Amino acid sequence: MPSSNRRVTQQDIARMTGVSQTTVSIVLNERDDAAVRIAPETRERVLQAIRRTGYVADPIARRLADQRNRFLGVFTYEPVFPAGLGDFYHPFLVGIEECAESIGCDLLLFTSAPVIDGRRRIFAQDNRLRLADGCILLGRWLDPQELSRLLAEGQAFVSVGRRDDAGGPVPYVGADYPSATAAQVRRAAELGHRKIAYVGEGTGPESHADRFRGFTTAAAEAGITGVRLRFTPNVLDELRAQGCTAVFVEEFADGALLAAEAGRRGVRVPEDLSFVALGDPTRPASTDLDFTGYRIPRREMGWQAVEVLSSILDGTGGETQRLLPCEPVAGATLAVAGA
Amino acid sequence: MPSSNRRVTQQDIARMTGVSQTTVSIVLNERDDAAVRIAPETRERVLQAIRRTGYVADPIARRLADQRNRFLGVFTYEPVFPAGLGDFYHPFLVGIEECAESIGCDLLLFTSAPVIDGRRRIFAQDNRLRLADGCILLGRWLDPQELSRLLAEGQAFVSVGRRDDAGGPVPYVGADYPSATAAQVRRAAELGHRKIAYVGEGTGPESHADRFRGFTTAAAEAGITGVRLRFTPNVLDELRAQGCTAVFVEEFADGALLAAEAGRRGVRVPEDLSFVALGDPTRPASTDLDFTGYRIPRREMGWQAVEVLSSILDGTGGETQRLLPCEPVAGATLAVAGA
DNA sequence: CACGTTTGTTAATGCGTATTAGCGGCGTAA
DNA sequence: TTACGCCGCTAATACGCATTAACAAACGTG
Repeated sequence: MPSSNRRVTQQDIARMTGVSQTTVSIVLNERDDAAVRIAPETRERVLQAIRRTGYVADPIARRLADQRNRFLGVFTYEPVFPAGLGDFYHPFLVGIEECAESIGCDLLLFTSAPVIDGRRRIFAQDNRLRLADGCILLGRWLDPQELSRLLAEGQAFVSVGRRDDAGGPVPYVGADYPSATAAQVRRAAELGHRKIAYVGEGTGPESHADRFRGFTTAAAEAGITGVRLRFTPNVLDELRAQGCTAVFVEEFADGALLAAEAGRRGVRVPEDLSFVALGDPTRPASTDLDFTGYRIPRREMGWQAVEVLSSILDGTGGETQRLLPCEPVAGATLAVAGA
Repeated sequence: MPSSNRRVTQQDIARMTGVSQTTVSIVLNERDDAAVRIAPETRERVLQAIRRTGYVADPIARRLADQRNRFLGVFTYEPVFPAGLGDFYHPFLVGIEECAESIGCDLLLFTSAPVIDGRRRIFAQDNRLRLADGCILLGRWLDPQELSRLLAEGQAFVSVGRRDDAGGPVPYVGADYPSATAAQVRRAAELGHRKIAYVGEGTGPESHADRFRGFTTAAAEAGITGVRLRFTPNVLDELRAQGCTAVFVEEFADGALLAAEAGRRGVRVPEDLSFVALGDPTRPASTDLDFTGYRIPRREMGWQAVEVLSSILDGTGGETQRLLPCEPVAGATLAVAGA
């Protein structure tokens, strides 16, 4: 047993058995093509030497040769290992990990991305994203400039969450907020609500704009009135003053706060005021209400993002922009108007 | 902007700037030795091209040539991003991430390790651990065979959690369960407990065996009786029948269940029965009791594991087996016996 | 017997990087 | 003028593997 300090290489095996390194490689990879083949006895001799030495191909050299690292990068604008238990991003990561595992890729975490001007940057000193074959981008908001540079440089990447064009179509796997929101608006209209409010920004990140678009369109189609209000200390007063009977909150946590405030003021939920939460909490929220709304298919989004990335890397064509449906949650905060 | 599909290489940069690949490599690695040097203006030209293209050295090639790529691998026997549960492993990962960042390394998660017979395997087809300079192994139980093979192959790795020898001493950073447990036993003895119980396996993973060892030794030294019981549906009856006044639970969650059961039966905690939790919950546990026990220094363990790994890689000698003290938690479930 | 064909193996090459030896050109001292 | 050293850079090579083109030998076939 040659127990030198060096690793055993194919060359070593070759010398032992009196064949060439090429032969060893072929035996190892079980290439039985018509093009190249090895006599059974030679093969056996090589295999024995391999077994005797416990040789295993060096994965590094192997990957250098086939031009692929089998790393997928994960860039997130928040810490990679989330602090809170109920972290919003966690399910995405679970999906990403599961799919990566299924296609035999490892995950490279860019935890060292520098924070400049209050947010993480992709392009700072050197572009670490290039370390991986391709990357998953995770975060509520991605800088359009950075996106367009990624596109221009021909980087393989997929965004989790829909993104507007940035000098070209951005590959993404997003949630279908417009449809999901519209469905809730229609439901409210069926329950007799005639004036409803959207509380939130309705602009900025695509996910906000999409919700608001679905809200506006559906309200118009249903022939009811939809207004938008910012989440401010006195937004409840405004809502009541304007005669809104249902409120659609962009942020779950805001909804929880608002509902709690309503309770304190003697406004009954949902009898006096209905609530619809447009998605899962992105920050910790405590409430004992069972909010009506919908769930973002986070795990599925993570999974499919890796799928899309993989297809891009393989050169397999296919749709690089996917919108996934949200699952409606019946809940108990949407009732007949003025019940 | 040459947006071919191929990765940009040092050769590309070299051609762009009219220098050799060697020069690019030298500039990149900031080699200012007397041996080889580059004129400031040439250097600047190269750097500009690098910035323009966003070039980053291929980690795989680098590792092949240099034997290093500044990646630390993280291998876990459970999913890295645990689905649903209250994440026992999270603090370890935070520590690992922090220390890795501080020494300028990226983390590579081996999500591609295949699951065979219900658990992840290190050695399956090819051993990807070698893709990183060294690895952190995380999990309650590590297969001794795999460990001994890692040792035999001279892999650089560190286990989070103490491990028995596996054909040689295993580098680890563990928690000092024996001491922490013994301290609690002594405290119980001081409070007048004469017969105490250890509920759990007390065997299997080193962390369990260590707890039980500390329990047994300390009980003997204190001159009190210690018995071991499995966590079964009627373990509470047994405890009471045997006249135990304090119970030391291996698993926090079991303790929570047990205490709840006690409450339902009218057994007061801690007046009639004291509880000591030997470590943090490894699975979700809900209780409104403030358990007496100790905390596992998880984040610190993660941090130090990276530290030890780093010293191994540097060839800097030093202790490769570290036991960290657990922090005692006073809590409110350990009282005077028969109070 | 000249000429394809199949079979088993190998030499050569490329993957992208780091390192080492060395090469011209220039300046300075002998 | 020669000798020597220094500066700025490059050619060559290694790392371990996979792949391709090619080659020698054996084997028909006409």
